[in-house]
Amino acid sequence: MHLSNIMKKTTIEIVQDTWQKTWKKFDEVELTHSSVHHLMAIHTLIKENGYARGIDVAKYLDITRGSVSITLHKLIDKEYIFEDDNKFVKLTDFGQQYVESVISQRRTLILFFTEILDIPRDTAEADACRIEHLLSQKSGEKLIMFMHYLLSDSPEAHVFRKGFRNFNFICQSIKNCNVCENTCFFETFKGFNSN
Amino acid sequence: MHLSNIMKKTTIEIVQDTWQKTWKKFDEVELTHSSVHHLMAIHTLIKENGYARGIDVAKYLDITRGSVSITLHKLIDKEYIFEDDNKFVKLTDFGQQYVESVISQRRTLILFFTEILDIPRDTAEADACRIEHLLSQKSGEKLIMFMHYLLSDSPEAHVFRKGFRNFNFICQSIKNCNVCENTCFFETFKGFNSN
DNA sequence: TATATTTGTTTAACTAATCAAACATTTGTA
DNA sequence: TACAAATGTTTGATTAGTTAAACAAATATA
Repeated sequence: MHLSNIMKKTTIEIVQDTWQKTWKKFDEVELTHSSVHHLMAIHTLIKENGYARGIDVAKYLDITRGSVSITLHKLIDKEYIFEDDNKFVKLTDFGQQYVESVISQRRTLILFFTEILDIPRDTAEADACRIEHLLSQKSGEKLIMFMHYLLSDSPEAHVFRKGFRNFNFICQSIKNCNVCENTCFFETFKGFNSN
Repeated sequence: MHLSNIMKKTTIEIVQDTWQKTWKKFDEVELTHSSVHHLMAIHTLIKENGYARGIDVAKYLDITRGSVSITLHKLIDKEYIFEDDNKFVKLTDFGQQYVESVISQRRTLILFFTEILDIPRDTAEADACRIEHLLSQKSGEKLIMFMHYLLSDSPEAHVFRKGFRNFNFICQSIKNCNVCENTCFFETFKGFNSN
């Protein structure tokens, strides 16, 4: 099974067709990047200090109190957090579950980037940070499953990992490559998203 | 090598430390989600029709001409596209290279989701659409490399893939699991991002 | 050519996320 | 208790992406 063979059934046309219809769904994610990080900040602060107030979140995320105030009220409305008797914010059960799912995804992605793809830690973390909350439930679940297998002690995983470390891809023919279109990815993909 | 062993050196604390400093870099990506899709639309339209005008992009993306007008002028300023003598837009060499890199990433991600993780095609495409332009150059390159190996005919890849199809992860102990914090991911991660 | 249609641009308005600064309230301390 | 400091909220501004609608210019057609 080569990439090129698989791609015969998943042609460019099919891909672009759904692409066209799907692209607007980007902002239909449950929570925005910003909201997710407010939630993660609250989680971390409570774990570290035992409590989280607006000012703590603001300092943690390095944004203003005013900005935090607005976002926290949105998160309260959506029932991810609530204010206790002392006006300190706490995660609801729902919010706690959400946070734990993001943490799991994040850890899994960082592991994949660092341990498998051998990406520097800071780059891996920046990448994980951008996509941690964007995976569907199903893909997130399966990715974690995959990582458990990929990093397991099973002989096939061991042999596979070793094989990848020694693997050196050389493009045989751009004609038969269904990842690249006109020019080889490994020759042109330089200088973009270089963070 | 188990997940839990690896995570001993990549503790929660380290992760959260960089997380805190990194989260704002999200919007420092080269182009926004919207701009990337304007660019992809131009690429597709030119390939399909031989040309692309504002109205064509607007119809393709299902947004107004006004909105497209503004975005195209930004892309012209950034030298991803230019207007020819007939005021039709074309990709610059730079823009073309960028588009091809995104296409490669997109295809690779869809392949990974559908062929390896066995995610339904529409979910896989929505996931790919959200993250295709968010991977760093290094991670994107390495991911494509990894996929070439993972889907190759080499015996170790073959055995590995077969092994994963039969792999059924069961959480042994939440204490030793460094993916999950308090409750097992596979028991709680339900109902989020369910698109 | 003259008019109608299409295409592109601009403007006013909206949502989301942010800042700065004013304001209000709570908390701490002298 | 009274004042000062800390914290939280609101307001007015900015940027990005969008819509709708007015306007301008190019193109097509009668």
